[in-house]
Amino acid sequence: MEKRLYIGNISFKATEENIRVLFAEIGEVVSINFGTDARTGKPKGFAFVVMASDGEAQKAIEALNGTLLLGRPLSVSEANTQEPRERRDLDTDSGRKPGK
DNA sequence: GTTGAGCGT
Repeated sequence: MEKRLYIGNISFKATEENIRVLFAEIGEVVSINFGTDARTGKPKGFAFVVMASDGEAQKAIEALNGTLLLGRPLSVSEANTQEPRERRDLDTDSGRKPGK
């Protein structure tokens, strides 16, 4: 059973790879979703990590919660929404024009 | 180019 984790207080210079390495040290990381802005593409400072099991997820919380990353302690906790979200078709939305 | 509680395209 996969468990979704919410990572906060992440440095703006941090990347998805930084989070993946940290969580990979604790358990098996199923997937990682970095909180990047779809408009600017810049990290918002939070991310979602999916662990292979809830046991590893809980362990990762106690192990990685407060871990110093790039000079800032990470805030690891269970995500409020355990439901994954789908990417919006930005390609079809490219037709956004003020209309002259 | 910037900022810092919060739960996403």
